[in-house]
Amino acid sequence: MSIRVRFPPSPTGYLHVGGARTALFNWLLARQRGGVLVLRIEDTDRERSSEAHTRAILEGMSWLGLDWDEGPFFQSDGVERHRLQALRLLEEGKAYRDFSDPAELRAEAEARGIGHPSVVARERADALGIEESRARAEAGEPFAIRLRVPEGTTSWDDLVHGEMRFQNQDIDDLVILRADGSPIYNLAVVSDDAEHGITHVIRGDDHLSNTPKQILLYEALGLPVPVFGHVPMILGSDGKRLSKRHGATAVGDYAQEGILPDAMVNFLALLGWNPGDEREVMSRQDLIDAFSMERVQKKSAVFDLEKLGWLNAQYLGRLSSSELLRLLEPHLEARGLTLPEAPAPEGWAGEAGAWGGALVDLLKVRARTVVEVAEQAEPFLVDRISDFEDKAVAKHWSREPAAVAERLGALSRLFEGVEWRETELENGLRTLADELEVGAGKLIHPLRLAVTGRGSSPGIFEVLVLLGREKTLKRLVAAGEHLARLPRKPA
RNA sequence: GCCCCCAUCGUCUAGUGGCCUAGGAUAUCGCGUUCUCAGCGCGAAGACCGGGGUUCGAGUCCCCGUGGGGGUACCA
Repeated sequence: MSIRVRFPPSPTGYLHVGGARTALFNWLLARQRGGVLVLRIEDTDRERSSEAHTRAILEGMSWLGLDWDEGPFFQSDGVERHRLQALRLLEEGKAYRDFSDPAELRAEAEARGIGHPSVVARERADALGIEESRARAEAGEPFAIRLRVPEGTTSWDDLVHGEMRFQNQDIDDLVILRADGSPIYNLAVVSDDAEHGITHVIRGDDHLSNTPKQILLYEALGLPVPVFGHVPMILGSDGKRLSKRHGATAVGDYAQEGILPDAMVNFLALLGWNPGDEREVMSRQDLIDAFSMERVQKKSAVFDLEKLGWLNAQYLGRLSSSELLRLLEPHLEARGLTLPEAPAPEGWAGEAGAWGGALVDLLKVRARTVVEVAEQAEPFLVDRISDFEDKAVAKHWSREPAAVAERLGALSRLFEGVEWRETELENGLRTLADELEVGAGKLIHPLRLAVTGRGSSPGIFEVLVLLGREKTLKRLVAAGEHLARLPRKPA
């Protein structure tokens, strides 16, 4: 029989990277073993759940490329079943009614120095007796239903932690149905997982101590107990549970920052798992082939943005220019920029046939995210440079504005006549530098600042070729004006 | 408080008693390539939480401690 796994997010927020990683592990397992991934929305917390969140979660899954085979199901659709199962346990004597007020119960437990209120609840139920209990219920008195946890021990063989064993005396009689008739999480999960025929429950290890309770429920209900595997949680850089204050935690945030889904998937897979060899950059298929629960880490992992960035750069660099162009478009649009429909400069190396392709070929090796590509593309796409980077101005212009202006003037004259190709431009510039008896850098750096507004860019001659003669000359004029306004500092 | 989980470079990790003078990646630093940035190449620095055992031999097994995390809800 093939395996059936599930991913059950609650729609109380966006798809969190921790949730995404859990989803990924389930997905990898399902895909590797020809199994089924069931998606279930755990929306029983009506207060905090919303349809918008459900949509966001589904979008997040799709963005990551994690498809599911069944669902989405909604937990709320099962409440009748949950209720009947709780009632059945009551009938069978495996659960009992709790008529107490929770606060009052807690107070008594505390006053008597009893570890857990459920001890008092059970005591009262036993004192009441079955007949009396039923009578009060029939009289309309509200009650919660608690599972009567039997004596003994509860154990299972966890896929990542191995043999796990809990003393039942440490497990309290948990409420499974509230006084208002709504089911409690642990019951709902067990009921739904059984309903969906889940064979392997792969989830965060924050559920480790829920597991014995759930196993007890499976057993009480006479349902087959699935295999459990508890994967480590993802922590923030301070070692605390990953949360909003660590920055972006929703996968949608990363989509927006220009992280590639393949990179995200690769990164997430490597958080708490590794293939056992030294591979790091792995395709989806690589991951599917190599994944195994035995190699899942027990230790929680810190979400390291730097490494995500590096991995993303790996994927970015492997993108064809047309793919990157397609991804870049919305980010350019967000900046009010558009790519000109022009052919690549003549003789341009690389696969790019279009000017835009030539541009991104230059930028992708220098960027870690698509957003960074957009950011670096800006000087090439604006009409004129309005901002000159302060640091670069201080370094390349302000020290000797007059001399710089003169050199830029000389460059202008050169550029008017030279053939507009990389080698010719470079030869011309270097010859000019010799004539002026300065190092080439004395021309290149002020020139870069003039044409890009920045202290760094791709190679200056490639930049010039892409920019074209006309724009270059205009920018040199504008730079000259800017230079004229700079204060002349005494030497 | 009680129950449970976890513990190798800053971070992700390899490591299942001798292959470990602890390997890789990332991040950091240096050198090289060079017009800057990035990239690339080379190199440096950087860890077995502490203490007891077991063993001829322990990062690896056991115990205790410490630290971190989770649970302990009529939350999910």
